[in-house]
Amino acid sequence: MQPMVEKRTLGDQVAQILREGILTGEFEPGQRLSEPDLANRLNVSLTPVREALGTLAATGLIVRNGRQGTHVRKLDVEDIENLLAVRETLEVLAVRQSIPNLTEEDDGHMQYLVAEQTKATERVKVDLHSALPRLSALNDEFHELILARTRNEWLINMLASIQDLLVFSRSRLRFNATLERRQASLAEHRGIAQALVRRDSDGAARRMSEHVRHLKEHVIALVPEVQDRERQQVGSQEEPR
Amino acid sequence: MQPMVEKRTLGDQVAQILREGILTGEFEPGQRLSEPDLANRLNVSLTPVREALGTLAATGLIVRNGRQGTHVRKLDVEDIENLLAVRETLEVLAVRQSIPNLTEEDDGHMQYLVAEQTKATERVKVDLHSALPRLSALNDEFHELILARTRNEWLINMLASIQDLLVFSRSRLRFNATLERRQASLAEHRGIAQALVRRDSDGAARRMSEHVRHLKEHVIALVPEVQDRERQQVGSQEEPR
DNA sequence: CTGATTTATAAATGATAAAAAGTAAAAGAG
DNA sequence: CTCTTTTACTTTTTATCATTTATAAATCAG
Repeated sequence: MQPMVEKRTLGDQVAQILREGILTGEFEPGQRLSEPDLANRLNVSLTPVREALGTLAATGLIVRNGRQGTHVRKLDVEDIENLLAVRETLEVLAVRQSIPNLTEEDDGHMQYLVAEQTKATERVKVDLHSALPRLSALNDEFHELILARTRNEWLINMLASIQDLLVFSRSRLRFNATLERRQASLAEHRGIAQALVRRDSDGAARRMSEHVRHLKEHVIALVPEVQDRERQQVGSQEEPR
Repeated sequence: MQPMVEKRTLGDQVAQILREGILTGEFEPGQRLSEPDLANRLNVSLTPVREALGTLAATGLIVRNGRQGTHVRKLDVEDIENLLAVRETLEVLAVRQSIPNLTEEDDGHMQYLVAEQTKATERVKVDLHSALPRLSALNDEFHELILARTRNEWLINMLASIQDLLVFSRSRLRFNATLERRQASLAEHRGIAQALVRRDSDGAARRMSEHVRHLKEHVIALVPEVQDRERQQVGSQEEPR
């Protein structure tokens, strides 16, 4: 009963570990990823590490510069804005392509997700610690449900890789949605779900477009705040007397 | 006198060779790509071949199925339709994002390209052999100019990989635009260019959307014809007596 | 004496070759 | 004819080698 052979190749496993490490912030942006170092830490040879770095470089999470080494990607505000612009247009395409494939079961699932998100958004006020991950998971599941119904493999892959890059930047920017943003996001999800249940393609597309655009504006608006915070840290050192 | 050290890594060179080989139809869809075989043919070791296969798999040109080997991707009608749907929405985003960065020099360049395309489209009637590649190059340059002006690295990369997959399918389907399609394409390019010169974002977006959608419909309509042709070939082998 | 430039050494990546593990196909036995 | 076993071929991993780059030290010039 031991088989349970690892279907995935070693390189894929390493890629997954590295991806999670980058996403959780264990590896910081700009940090150099030494191949022998990683090979030692993971107790594997150089080749699977190389393989993993190759696949991660393909999605853009890391950059390989020949013999100058490979580094974790640094995403600046412009990158995030560009990525979210692409995500907006692709998510709009997703809702449009999903509609012909939606079933009544999907309708129920979407309404369930919105209902759960409503509860979780309320619960955030009293039990932030447990409600926040729940909220994040519900949000992901909502978008992934729509995405899966497109049956467009290429669209699914592209949005998945974009999402990787964005949660990466989110963890780095210590992005936390405000209460207002959370409630707005809930309302927008509800609007999208209602339009989808109505099979209202244009309405769902417009709402999804606004949804992602609002998210973008919120994230972008947060970035200078982060810069301010860092500037204050620097300022505290050279405090004016 | 051979300094001219190859900056690019061997793996990248192999990837480029393989990509061109697939795009030109030297390697047919579904064909198995044996790593030792490729290594022998290119006089390199297994590692760069492996590296190249990894990067090509990331863009979707080939599929790697564990120890079952790696094969050239087979694109069916659904794939082409899905890819062109994604391309449509991304090209629309491209025109919108390019407008703020367009210069008067770009206006002149676009008008030059359209003028050249007009001449080439006329010349196709008398000198098809030389005008056809020219037409293809002009078409590519037109889209690439707009794309470059977006200054959106992510958008550029995604559209480039999609374009790879599409010219691949185009060569495989022996896709040849009809005369009507070529003239329509020229008119559409002219309309897009005029809207861009006017800095008319909505107009350019609408025209680009229609442009790619028309291309999609034209390509899709051609596919059954290809299937018929193949059916005839099979029929000639098992000829009824 | 200080600063810059060059050289040498060390470390990391790129590549090769060889071994290890697994899959599919073919051959042989029941 | 079918099931099992073996064989041959494939990818995957490990280990080794070579090439390049970066860093540091030493020497020379100012």
